[in-house]
Amino acid sequence: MLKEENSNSEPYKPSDVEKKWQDIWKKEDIYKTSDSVESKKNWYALSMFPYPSGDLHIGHWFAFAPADAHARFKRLEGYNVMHPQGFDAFGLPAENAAIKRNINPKKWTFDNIQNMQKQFDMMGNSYDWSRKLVTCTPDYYKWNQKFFIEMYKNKLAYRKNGPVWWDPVDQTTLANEQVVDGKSERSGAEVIKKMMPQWYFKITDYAEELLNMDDLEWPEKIKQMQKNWIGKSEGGTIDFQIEGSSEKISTFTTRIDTLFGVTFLVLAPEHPAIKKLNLEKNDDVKNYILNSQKLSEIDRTSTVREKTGVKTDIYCINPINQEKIPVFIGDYVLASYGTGAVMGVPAHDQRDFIFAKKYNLQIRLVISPDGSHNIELNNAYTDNGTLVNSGDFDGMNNTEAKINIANLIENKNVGKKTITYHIRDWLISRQRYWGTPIPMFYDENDEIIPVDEEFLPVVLPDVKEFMPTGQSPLTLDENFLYFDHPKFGRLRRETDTMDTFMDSSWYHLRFTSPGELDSPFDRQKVNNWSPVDQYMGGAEHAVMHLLYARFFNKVLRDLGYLNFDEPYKRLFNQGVMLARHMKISKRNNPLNPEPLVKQYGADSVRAYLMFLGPWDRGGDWSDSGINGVYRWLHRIWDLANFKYKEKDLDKEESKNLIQISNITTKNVLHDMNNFKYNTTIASLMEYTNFLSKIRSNGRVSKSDWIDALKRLLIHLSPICPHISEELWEKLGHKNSVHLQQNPTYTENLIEKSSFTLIIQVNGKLRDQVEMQKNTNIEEIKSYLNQSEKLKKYISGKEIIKEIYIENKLINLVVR
RNA sequence: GCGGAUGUGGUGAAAUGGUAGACACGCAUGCCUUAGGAGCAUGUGCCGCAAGGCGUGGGGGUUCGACUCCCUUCAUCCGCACCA
Repeated sequence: MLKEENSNSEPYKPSDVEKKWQDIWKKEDIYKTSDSVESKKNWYALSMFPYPSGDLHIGHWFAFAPADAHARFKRLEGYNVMHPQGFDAFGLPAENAAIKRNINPKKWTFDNIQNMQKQFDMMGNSYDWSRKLVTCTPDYYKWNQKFFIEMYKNKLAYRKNGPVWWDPVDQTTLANEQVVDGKSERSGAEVIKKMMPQWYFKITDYAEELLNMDDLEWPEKIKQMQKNWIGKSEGGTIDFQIEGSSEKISTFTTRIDTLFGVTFLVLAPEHPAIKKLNLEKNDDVKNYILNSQKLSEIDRTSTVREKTGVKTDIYCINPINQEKIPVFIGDYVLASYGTGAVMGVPAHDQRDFIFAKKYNLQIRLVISPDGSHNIELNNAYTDNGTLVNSGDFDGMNNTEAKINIANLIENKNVGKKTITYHIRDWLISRQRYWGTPIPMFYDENDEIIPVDEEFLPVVLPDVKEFMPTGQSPLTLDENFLYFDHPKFGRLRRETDTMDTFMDSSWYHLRFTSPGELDSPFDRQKVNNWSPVDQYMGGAEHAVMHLLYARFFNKVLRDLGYLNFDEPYKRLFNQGVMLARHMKISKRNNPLNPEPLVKQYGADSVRAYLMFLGPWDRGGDWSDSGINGVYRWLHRIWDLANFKYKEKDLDKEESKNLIQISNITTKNVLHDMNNFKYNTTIASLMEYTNFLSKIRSNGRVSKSDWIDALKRLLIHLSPICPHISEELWEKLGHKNSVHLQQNPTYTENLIEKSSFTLIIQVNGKLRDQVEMQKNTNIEEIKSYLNQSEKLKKYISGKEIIKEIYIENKLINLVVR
């Protein structure tokens, strides 16, 4: 290498460079964001804030470094960018550390936060730490409590005794969203059903609005997952009179058109009619119900399990044709969905079909594919068709029949059109310590009294005993437990704490005015910054955090806090970075970036993570290629330190340089805007390679050379903030590279005067030649005629067709 | 079972229906050395000495031309899962 020309340049030592600039950025506070800047638009770039588990692992780097590059890029585009960071600091690990190692959860959490903040800075991220928030501070969770009370007063928070999911390992209840495949999303333990009084948020009130995601620029996958989770289905409820009783059984169906085909009813084992009508006096029924209670939820909801049931002593009357039909109890019917009872239409529902076969029940065809009345069915026929065996409706197509039969039963007052949703209300209470205390009192009659606003926050007391007992540890704290209320006297406090998803449902709002003491946020500022322009984080939050946050936004809007409908306008999901084919996590599979940072520097680690592949793909971690980006940064270092000397100025070379510069910028701007960091870096590498090639020739003017370096460094700066800043300074700039604007490109400087003509024979490449643009076809043909390469493919053959795409290719079709 | 995504060299990966494999890793050969991040040069999809042929999971199709569009099938991953 040309070291002699590269006089007095220091070798690239990432650790020195990175430390130097991290200190300067901190001192000069260059990432501090004003609420507004004259002539700049605001851009709110937000990463899902982390749980303070102690150390940032490679998975964190993969989530946060590219997100930071996005924020930095938006600054270069001229936006006033807010890129805040905080800590989702309530939650079980702190408590478990307390139990296992006898460490105070608060201390554990804050030590971790301190450590992680330091590590974030070592990553070189451009966070405005003046906006930092920590959800376990009373300043923050006071507002959880305030919102909770307002929701209670508006009937959006309520307490109800009912069946709940219980995690036997973490010893707490869970929300539906936190149960995956019958297991706790957090602990992995198989959950069980318990009856307990718990607090809920009425997310079901917003089910319909939450379905509307038309204006969200989110990955379709996430939208689909939310839609599936909300699970809207339109149909009708139909009341079946019980024979010899005044009671009715309501069933929900989406196939009201099959009403004439009902040959039995099935009730969930928990259906209230069972107790009411004392059906358990029949021993078979009694035993069946007992058995179904013994089954775990996983078994009970397994789709491969055989459908079982037991016949009861009662019959119902089908309101449309007055037929008498038997009533069964079957544990494949879920009490929690619809009405907890289904009408059995074996001819047109596969589950009912199997059930009917097993119990020898009548299978009556009412929707016919071809209008014929008697078809031997081997399976349920679930497609559309013509009604048969359906009285006055015979001959009608079933879509039409749906409407007509629904109208008929509404008119006869034996049922109505209904919409059912899969989503359940959000169970918010947890029987654990490290969370926001639910701000409610109970009087001696167990009547609920919300904590008065003047007594907020209800501060989480320091306790000594955290062992999970199934009851909140707060129950053990007498001082906490009782409160002498000036008006109501001695009251007992609610001791459950809130689900930590409460904290993350509105933290993005708090970032806009984190210092507010008298309100959760400054309304003008929050409306000014919101919604978040670009939200970035993992897809694992699709139906938890992301759904809750949308719900919460709508609640706060309806309570008058906000004037917009959605919290996160754009969402990008990074892929999952695996290590040894397993998800990286502090608990199970840590992967420490520190040795890499030490050896190669944070810039190389950042660039490597972004170069690996598309950000939304993820993949299995391997550091085998990190040397490549490291070498690249060295080449850039050498380039910028190179003492450039003009020698034989050459117009063509200048033109080339300008063209390549413009192409590079065009690619970079496009790819950065689409989170395609890998191809951005590839373009910058090509640019670097080109500059390396021409640097000794001295054929371009010094000012063109310097311009090219500046362009390179600005483009590099979002990805590798430290080395670009250092070299920017070495080029003699006093202002930070991170306060610059993106270079521009001009389309007509990109255009070449020549092009490579692709010559194909029968669609296969056989020759190519450099041509001036817009060369006329005669000239091209004369080339074709004398081309040696083509001869053997066309001589003696008939050219039956020529496809000519100007300035691109010619394809000769020969026979 | 349903829904979605993905499938390209030894590896990570690129490619508005128009040169498949950009950019890197790795490897090979050579040069140079102030042993550093070494650097530089050349080569590197597969088969073949070559000419040439074959190549984007498999099979069909549309097209002058398909990684790209359509059908079908397989594999992997991710969601959901008795939703009535």
